[in-house]
Amino acid sequence: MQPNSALARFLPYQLSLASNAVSGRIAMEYRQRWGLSIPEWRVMAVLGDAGALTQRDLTRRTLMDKVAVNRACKVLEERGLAARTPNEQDGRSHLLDLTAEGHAMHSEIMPLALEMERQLFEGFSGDELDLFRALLDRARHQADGLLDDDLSGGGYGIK
Amino acid sequence: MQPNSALARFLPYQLSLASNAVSGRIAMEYRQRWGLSIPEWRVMAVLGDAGALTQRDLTRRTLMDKVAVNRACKVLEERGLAARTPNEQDGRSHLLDLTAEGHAMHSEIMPLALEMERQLFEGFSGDELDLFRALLDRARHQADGLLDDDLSGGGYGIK
DNA sequence: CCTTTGTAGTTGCGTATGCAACCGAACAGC
DNA sequence: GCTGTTCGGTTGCATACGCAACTACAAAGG
Repeated sequence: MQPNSALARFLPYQLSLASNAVSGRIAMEYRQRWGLSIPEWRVMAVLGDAGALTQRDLTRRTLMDKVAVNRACKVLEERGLAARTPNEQDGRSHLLDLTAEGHAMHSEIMPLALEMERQLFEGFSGDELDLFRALLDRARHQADGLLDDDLSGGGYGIK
Repeated sequence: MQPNSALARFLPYQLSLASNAVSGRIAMEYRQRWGLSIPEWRVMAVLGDAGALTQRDLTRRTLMDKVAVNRACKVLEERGLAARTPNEQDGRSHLLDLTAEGHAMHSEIMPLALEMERQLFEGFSGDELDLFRALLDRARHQADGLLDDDLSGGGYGIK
């Protein structure tokens, strides 16, 4: 690809390339080593961190679609990595938690995650990574928040 | 979502959130205004920039899958935004180029793209955006280049 | 109570994506 | 100039994803 083409300099495009490469890489590691998808890994990470939660809690904490959470939970349960217990307070939901086997896997998984993160971004200072986080956050919130009005009638020939 | 959970601080996750939000936002604008998907928009951007190209050229310049390029080209042709002419030098391929209508759309599309990019990242200096690009590039190349060997046997309990 | 409204979880379906197999044209070696 | 190999493009298929519709339960209001 031409390194200086307009497309190659377009930040949303560079963001997409980087995200796809990083996610693809991590997905491959988890699939090969433990047969976990990224949604499944995210659910395990949160459960290992926070303990028993409902699916609703998990969707809030992971920002994933409730369907994605449901499917990940179903797989984890079938594999014996998590178990559902009825929720005394609310018969609609159940509480999910890691089994002993799930905890064992969790304790292998998290160090690898942190090690991959370190390798992906090694060579940059803490300040630089903080700025990186700030930029990612800003782009995300701008993207969520921009209204159509903000971009219409700006004088570049769009009726 | 808990802002300080381990998952929320995990950079690959933040990268994925930002990329999804930005791509989703841009995809929505292009779909609503012109009925273009992101692959279609990318092909138009490159064709408008570089002139007639083969699909093979387009896959190299956009880093998209050749199937994605093919499908985008097919749609653009059906909509009369691009046209294929036989390639004199090589009968296997054809040359794609924007039609007059395609050029007209291209001249509306590109300013909107640049305006969206500006709004998404306004409030950051040129230096900060350069660092952002550098970090995205580094993460991408590290992700593409890391070998399994780099992560195995590192002493965090993985057989 | 019974009805209405809201919420957690599940399922079905349409869309997007990408790989792998395939087809036809070009090119290399004999 | 025939044969085997490579390459551009296309199609089929299998998977991932998310919305919308649906079920089961809960809470509020009369």
